Amino acid sequence: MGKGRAPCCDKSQVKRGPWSPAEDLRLIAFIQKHGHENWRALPKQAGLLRCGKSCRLRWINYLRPDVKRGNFSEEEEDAIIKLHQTLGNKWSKIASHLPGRTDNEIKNVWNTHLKKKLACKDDGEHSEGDESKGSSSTSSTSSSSSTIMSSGKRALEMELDEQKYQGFSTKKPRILENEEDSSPRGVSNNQFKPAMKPNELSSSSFSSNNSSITNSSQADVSEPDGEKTGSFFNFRGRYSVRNSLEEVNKPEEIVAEIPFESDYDFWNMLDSLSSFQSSGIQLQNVEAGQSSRFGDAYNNIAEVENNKWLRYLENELGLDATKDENHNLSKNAAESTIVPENFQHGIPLKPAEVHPGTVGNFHLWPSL
DNA sequence: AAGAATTCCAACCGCTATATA
DNA sequence: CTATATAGCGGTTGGAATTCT
Repeated sequence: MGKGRAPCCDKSQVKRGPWSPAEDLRLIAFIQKHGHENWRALPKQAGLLRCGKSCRLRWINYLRPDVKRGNFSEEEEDAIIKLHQTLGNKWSKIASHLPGRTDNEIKNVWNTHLKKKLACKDDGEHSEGDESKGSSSTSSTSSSSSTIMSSGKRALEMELDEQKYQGFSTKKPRILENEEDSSPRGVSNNQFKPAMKPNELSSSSFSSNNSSITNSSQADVSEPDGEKTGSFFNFRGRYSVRNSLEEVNKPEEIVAEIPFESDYDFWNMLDSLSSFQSSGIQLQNVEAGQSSRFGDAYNNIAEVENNKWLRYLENELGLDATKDENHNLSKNAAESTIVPENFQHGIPLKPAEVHPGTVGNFHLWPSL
């Protein structure tokens, strides 16, 4: 009876299913401020009705700043295939060789694409020209992780272009070519894929002391290239936009599930987000030994953008009113509905246009 | 246009490993 | 050493998105 492992949480007390933007925001804000020393305690402290495990998963797989989104490049796929040959289904090990990729994502790609790909290869052997070209022999790093890393880096660069086109769809398009303006059913192209970058805080920058993240992608997060790697909200997944918005638009549910109104700390957290992030940049730069000459400029831009963005976000989420009602925190009404410069008319501008250190590059779900 | 079938992936589940008392 | 708590990992699945008929 008392034996065995206790459940990680009381399942009847926790919320399950897709994460809403509000929850994400909350989790991000909390982790930025407090780190994640204790996942089990985190949801409670953060005011989330989720189990710690769920929070951890959400953070590691999607919210971490260094998570890379977007399609896998050929190089990455090759690397996965090779690594899988040697490591088997050790997804986290494989992920550790692919900067910015999570074990879950790799696992999914393996199960959905690569297995088939290999099966096809085995069957039709050399039928796939471009497939066999680079994959096998040439770059057969056969295990040198560093080699894989560097090819991964190249892959990142290559992917930049790709992401410019794919990056803003909620879901990875099945057909990638000619998709730029043909919107999938029910999902317009300005269906935002939040790509905010509360500034590439590397995970080491704010969870350095307690980071238990195993994915070694940190190695790569210092890349100055703004948009490429992941970012908070660089979601591609179905954000369950409808659900999310429904959720935040239902006051009674919010009250029941996420007691925003009663959480002053959360709003303070939001307000302090930008400054915190700004310092995060500096910290990161110092840590990474990068030039910090952008530091001040970053901070200013980031702060402004961040504030704008947060206002916008709150507004979009329908949290603004709530907040104002309850906390009277609105500092500048004029900003309350401002869309960040890089996010106008519901269409995110090119991430590259945003300075790597800024936070403004953050695209959101549509206001329905 | 509508329904069925298929694909894909985010999130969950349960187990193991590790840390701590 | 044992018991318990927590983190992390890998397998599985529910259901939304997309394609097919």
